[in-house]
Amino acid sequence: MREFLTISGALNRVQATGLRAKATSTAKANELSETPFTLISSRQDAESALRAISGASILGADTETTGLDPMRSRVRLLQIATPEHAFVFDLFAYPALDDAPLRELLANPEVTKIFHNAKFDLKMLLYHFKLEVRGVFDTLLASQLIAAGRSEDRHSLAAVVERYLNQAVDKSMQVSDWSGQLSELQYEYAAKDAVLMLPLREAISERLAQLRLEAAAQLEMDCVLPIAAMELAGMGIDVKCWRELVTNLERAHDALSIELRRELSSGIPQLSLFDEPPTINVDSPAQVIEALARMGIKVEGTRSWQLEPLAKEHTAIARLLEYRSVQKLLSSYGLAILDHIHPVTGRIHADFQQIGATGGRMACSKPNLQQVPNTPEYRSCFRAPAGRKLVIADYSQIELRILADWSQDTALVKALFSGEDLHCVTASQMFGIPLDQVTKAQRAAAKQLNYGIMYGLGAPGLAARIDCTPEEAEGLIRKYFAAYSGVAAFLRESADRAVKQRESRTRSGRLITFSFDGGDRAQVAATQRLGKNAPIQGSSADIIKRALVLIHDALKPFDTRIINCIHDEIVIESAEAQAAEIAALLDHKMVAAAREFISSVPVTVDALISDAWLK
DNA sequence: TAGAATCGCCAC
DNA sequence: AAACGTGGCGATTCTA
Repeated sequence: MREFLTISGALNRVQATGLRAKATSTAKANELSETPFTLISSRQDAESALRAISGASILGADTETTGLDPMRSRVRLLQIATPEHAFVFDLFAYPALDDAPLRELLANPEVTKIFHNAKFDLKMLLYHFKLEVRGVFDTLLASQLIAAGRSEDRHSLAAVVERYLNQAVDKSMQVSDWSGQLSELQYEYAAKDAVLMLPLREAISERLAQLRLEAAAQLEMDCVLPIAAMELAGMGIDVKCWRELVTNLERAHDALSIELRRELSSGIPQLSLFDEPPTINVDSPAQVIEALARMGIKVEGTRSWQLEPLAKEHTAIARLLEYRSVQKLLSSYGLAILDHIHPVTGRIHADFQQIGATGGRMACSKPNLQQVPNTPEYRSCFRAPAGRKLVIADYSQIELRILADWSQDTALVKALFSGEDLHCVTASQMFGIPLDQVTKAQRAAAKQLNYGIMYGLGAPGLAARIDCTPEEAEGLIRKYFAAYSGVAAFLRESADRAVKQRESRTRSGRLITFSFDGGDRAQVAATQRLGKNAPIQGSSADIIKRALVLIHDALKPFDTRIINCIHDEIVIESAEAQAAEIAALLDHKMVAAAREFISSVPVTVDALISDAWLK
């Protein structure tokens, strides 16, 4: 067993144990560098290390890996720190993660393991050692929760250590080569990162408690493992199907492009019939505006909502809109997505940012599997492999149900209990007419209001969407709030609170803070809209995250994995024979998750079994 | 010439 | 969109 005393090796261990939150930052810095560590490279080392660790209920933890991709790199070091001592397991020297005691320690939810960005380490440990780490405390997620939407706060380990411990951290070794012979400095660096987690958690936990964020934090910590597993599982894509789709789109794109250039050039005299179409770049809004001006069409911009009203009048504009939609699909969802197919698994392993939006929603990138066009052509390319099925489940109108539960609006609650088409019920309540007399236009208006009202939709916005005058829209909004006066009061209070207290909370207690110039009317109005929307959108995120946790745990006995999560929808891939059982389980767990946050209105989940990602 | 800003649009 | 919220991302255009 190799014993190391870092930097000031002369100091004894009694001194080194003194990791106390109340210590000054300077003292802390010294103490950190004094915590001794032991390199574990044999069975005997591991056994004695486990004896030393086993009494602790909170451990600093970290891993060093030979790369960032779990499927193409290996875990070299596992570092575990108690306040007294750190242990660096060199897994190349001795495979300690094959030993039951260490596995049990990591899997034990009663023993807290503190990581920074635990998703990374959990993926590595899950992939290489089939080990589900529980009892996670993630200082990255905690820091994001505390930031509560302040985008200026950074959350790298260095930034967080600086903020909470007022201490600089050396990350120079992070990208060093962890695959060969390691230097003493590398071991020391590795040990330090784990040791650092302990005081960092103390400082962060104190802050979480001050802000009453413990429950929200627990929800997030529980969610790391399901999300790590989801990323590892990845989503299968039918490459041939996708290529065909892209080829068809390219054909349409090329034809539309030529036609469009011709139509947009009607103001330019063409020298001869055999000339190439003019070299106008139809992807350039500036050039399109110029071309339209030559044709006598004046537009402020070329966004679809600006062009839409003119499309009936001018075929060139209709063509432009058509071209745009194809161009968008091609550029954003073209062959580029195939670059994300993993060479080892043949699947797409997107990157989910657990706290991606200020309200707590997840975000997804590389590629963004939350924005695949919702058309059969696209979605049918995401298919279950042979012998397997996709089980797709989504909440029905979850945000409206949160709004109803939160506001306790009698009419909205009743409408949700009725089980009737909600937009029809809303229309009937707005216009004071029986359900069967609701017209298409009335239902459309009610639908827009149901969807838009909690985002702070105003009369001009509604008018633009349902093709009526702002005055008429104003009247419709009045009718809506007359029918749902509890919703009106709730949203007003939410908006006021956001402006006055500069913060809101979701149902889990997640905090969202607002910074704005109170003297700026536009900024106040924007904050009011956020005050209405953020708690509801964020509570929806609370619910789906809770659902991920319940489902991940419940799925354990099955040959099944969560493969995507799109705000109110969860996609699972399962063995064909189990699909029906899984669908029922999904439904049950998603309802149970929602029940933890909303209890006074029904919650409905639509679950279906399919070969592809199709509804 | 690389990165930032802008425009535009997909998802929920 | 002096505007209904949250994101990611691609092409063009601007900037240092």
